[in-house]
Amino acid sequence: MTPPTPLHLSLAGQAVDVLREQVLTGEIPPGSRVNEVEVAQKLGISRGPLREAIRHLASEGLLTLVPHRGAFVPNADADEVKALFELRTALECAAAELAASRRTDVDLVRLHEVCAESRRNYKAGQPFPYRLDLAFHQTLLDAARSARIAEQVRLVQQRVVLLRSALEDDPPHQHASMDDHDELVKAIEDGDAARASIVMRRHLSRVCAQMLTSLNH
Amino acid sequence: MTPPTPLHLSLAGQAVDVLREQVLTGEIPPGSRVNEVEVAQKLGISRGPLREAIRHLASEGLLTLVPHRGAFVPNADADEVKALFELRTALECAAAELAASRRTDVDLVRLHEVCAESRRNYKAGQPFPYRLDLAFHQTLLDAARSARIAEQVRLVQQRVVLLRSALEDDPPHQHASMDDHDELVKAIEDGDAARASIVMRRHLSRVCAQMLTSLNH
DNA sequence: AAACTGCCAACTGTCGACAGTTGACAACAT
DNA sequence: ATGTTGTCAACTGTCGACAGTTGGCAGTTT
Repeated sequence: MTPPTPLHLSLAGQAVDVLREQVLTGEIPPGSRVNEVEVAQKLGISRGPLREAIRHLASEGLLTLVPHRGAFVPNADADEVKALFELRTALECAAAELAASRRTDVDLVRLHEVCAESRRNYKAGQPFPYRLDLAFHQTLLDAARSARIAEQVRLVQQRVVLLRSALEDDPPHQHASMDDHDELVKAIEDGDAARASIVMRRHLSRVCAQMLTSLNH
Repeated sequence: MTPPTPLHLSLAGQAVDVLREQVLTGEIPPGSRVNEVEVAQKLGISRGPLREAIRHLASEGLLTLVPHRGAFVPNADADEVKALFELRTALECAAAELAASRRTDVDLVRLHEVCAESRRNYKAGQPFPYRLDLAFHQTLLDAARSARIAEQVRLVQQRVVLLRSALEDDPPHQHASMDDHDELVKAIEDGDAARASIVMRRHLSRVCAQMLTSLNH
């Protein structure tokens, strides 16, 4: 009905959103190839916009390009996890420091709220949903007020989600994570940048270790 | 003579290299628009590969895309510089810490060599070439052995180069930079990650301030 | 003269088709 | 049976052309 999508978003842009969703949800499983003609037909668009979408996702790290072979969804890999968390630690520790020095009272309210909801869920017997973990880190990034760092973290987070299939719901780990979050909020509340950085590093180190053990079954 | 570039690199890949060079050298000045048909003809390729190259450079931050208007070379901007250095600081401080704990003796030799060459140039009356500054930071990144962080730093560095036109050759600043470099090497040599991070932060803070004052003429 | 309206050229977004490469399968030789 | 070689289908890389949008300019109105 919309020949070249006149308003709001190009076909390539829409394709990016659809593909990203399909990759992150595992609808397109890791290791599988993205056939250009097939997917283009499925999306009802031409190969041109689809190619641009594929390249875009590749630049985000959600696809790996092989010349003359096509685009593949990258597989989980221990070294990959380590390298990814090295980068994530660098970025989020810096974000934690910035948040400690820039946070407003509104930021604090939001951080406390996310932590409280996590506790409620946990005590209700439900597992600590990954959704709330993401929300916490996102709220912290908002408090850091560095759009550029936030954007980079988002890209890394995406890649973590991509191989998160290995993340088992381990209650002790979840409890430790919530404690870390609380401690982070406290450091940020006190404006203690150094401590916020240290706690964030320990937190991410724990999460990374958890993912690595999950990878080894 | 090479219709579809049979070996080694696609037309889009070549276009990326050529365009990146032209943007970084200022051959395509900041603020100017990249006309697809014009540039495509100049490069002797079609619009398809050129578009992919443009999108790729946009993902690197060297071009900004405006829907239905085209691609522009971004202009220098004080807020941009600050945000950029926030990110760069996060990454390079982490790299400095990693370098301090992972460096080999070979890494140390290389770092000392770059510093020594900087000193030689400086004492010979020549200005501290930006080339050697880049070489130092690159060598440090190699010592950190984190390909992913190194890649991110490369992207940020590129953007800094893009607006480096404002960087005047200020002798006191150059001297301070060389001192910072020496101090960094010392901390890395001692395996003192905390100190390496602190020195790097101070160094980048200085460079950032220098660029900001240069921007205000 | 200033503001508004309608047209127009230039450019981007998109499409379908062709050319070149890759990996695999089949036929053959050893 | 195993290794080698030739052939081929499938897919990516590339191209030229068409459609839609944007910003500007000329003509008109007040």
